[in-house]
Amino acid sequence: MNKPERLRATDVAYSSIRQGLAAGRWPAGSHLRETELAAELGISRTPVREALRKLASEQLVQFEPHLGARVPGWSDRDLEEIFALRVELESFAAGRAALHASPGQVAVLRQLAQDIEHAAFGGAEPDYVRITELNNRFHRLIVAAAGNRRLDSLIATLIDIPLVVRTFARFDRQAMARSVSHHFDLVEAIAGGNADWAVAVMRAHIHAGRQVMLGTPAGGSAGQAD
Amino acid sequence: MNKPERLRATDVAYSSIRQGLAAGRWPAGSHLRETELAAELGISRTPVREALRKLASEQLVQFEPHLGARVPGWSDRDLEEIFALRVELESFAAGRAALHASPGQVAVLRQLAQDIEHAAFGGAEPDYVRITELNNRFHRLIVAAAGNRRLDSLIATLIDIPLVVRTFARFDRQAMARSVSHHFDLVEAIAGGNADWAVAVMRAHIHAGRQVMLGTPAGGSAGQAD
DNA sequence: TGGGACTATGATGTATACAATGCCTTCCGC
DNA sequence: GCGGAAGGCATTGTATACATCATAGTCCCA
Repeated sequence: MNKPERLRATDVAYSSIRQGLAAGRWPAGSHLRETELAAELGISRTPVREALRKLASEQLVQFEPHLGARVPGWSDRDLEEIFALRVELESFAAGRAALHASPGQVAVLRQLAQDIEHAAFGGAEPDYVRITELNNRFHRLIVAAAGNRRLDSLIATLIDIPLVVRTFARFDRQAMARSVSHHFDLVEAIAGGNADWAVAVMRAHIHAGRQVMLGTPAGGSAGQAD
Repeated sequence: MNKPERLRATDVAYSSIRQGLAAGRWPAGSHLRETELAAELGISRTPVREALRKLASEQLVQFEPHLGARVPGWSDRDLEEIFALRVELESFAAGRAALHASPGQVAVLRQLAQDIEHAAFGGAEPDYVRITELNNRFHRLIVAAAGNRRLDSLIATLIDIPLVVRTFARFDRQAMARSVSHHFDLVEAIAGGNADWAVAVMRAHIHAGRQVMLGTPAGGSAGQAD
């Protein structure tokens, strides 16, 4: 019955390297050598190469001809650019989700919001790993509920990247509480079909996240994403 | 100083296939066989394969494991999704460009707007190929002037795709004239550093383009929150 | 005659060998 | 001692051989 679910070496390499990147396994600027990775994973260079090219297309590694893949360093400017795009794309997604989300999706969103709250405040210490994963699912579900299939691939990498270098551990108790309440606001706005509300909340939510991650004010002339 | 710029087989394959797609060489649903393309281009499967994967990451071909690459059919829904994203991303870009564009960039934009006008109305017949290319450069330059490097890669594929299946030949004389005037509006808004104006013009410009390409009113789901 | 399994075929997935490129060291000349 | 050029070495780019999978056609059996 249960077929071996043979997975391709390319996928193994891709998820393995991606996970390593997310875990900060290689310092910024590291040279990811195809031979090394292949040997480590017990496969040949070919699938490793494909995985690296795919990661490069998502800008998770930098690629230069004849030089190979390097781990990019995430500057404040990079993060500013990413947050600026997230403000636009995710607020758009939230607005569309308010119009198109199914009752089932809304129910899952509400459950996720509750789970995030529990992971943040249910124990003595926030479970940052779980928060990250749940938050990720929450945002991705809103994007999915927007019903614009192309939006998924555009946003996918933008959501993950900031958390590679800046984690939820940067959120103090108050910032975390505000973030949690944003999620409940979003659920209500989407459940009520109020696109304008959903857009506004999401814009505010991403801006707040940016503030925590980057610290500097976004409005000033100096810290702008440009 | 100008080095021979040796081009890799991968790049040859990529641009060749991409060009073929843009020219409508293969009908929607066609199976792009690696062996065939390799033989035709006089290279091996390896670089062809890499090129196809890259095109797949841009969603210019569809990829399924063990089945290979297929030419996607562009449904009205696809185009709707693309235009919806262009409205968001390019208007954002226009606003940023108004704040950050250099005088040189503004000058080039103005020249491009004039060139487009000339290509459209300078001769007996509009030069659609030239219009397409100039229009492309105009929009890309605005994106570049926005100063958000990540925006480039996000928008790149969105600008090209609609023109694969729907060309400027769909613009009648009046629609073309309006499009041309939008371009001049954009130049003025950006030259004057008026971000709000630039955003508004670009939103209107993309919506107008959508109307020509798709014909149907953008109502219903598109009545989204802005 | 219909249906299911098997096999033939051709495609993609992977491994490996070879070519080309870039970098670094070393050696020569000054 | 310094500068530059040449060559070796490590790495990526490409080609090719082999493995695996999907599909279609055929044959056998009920």
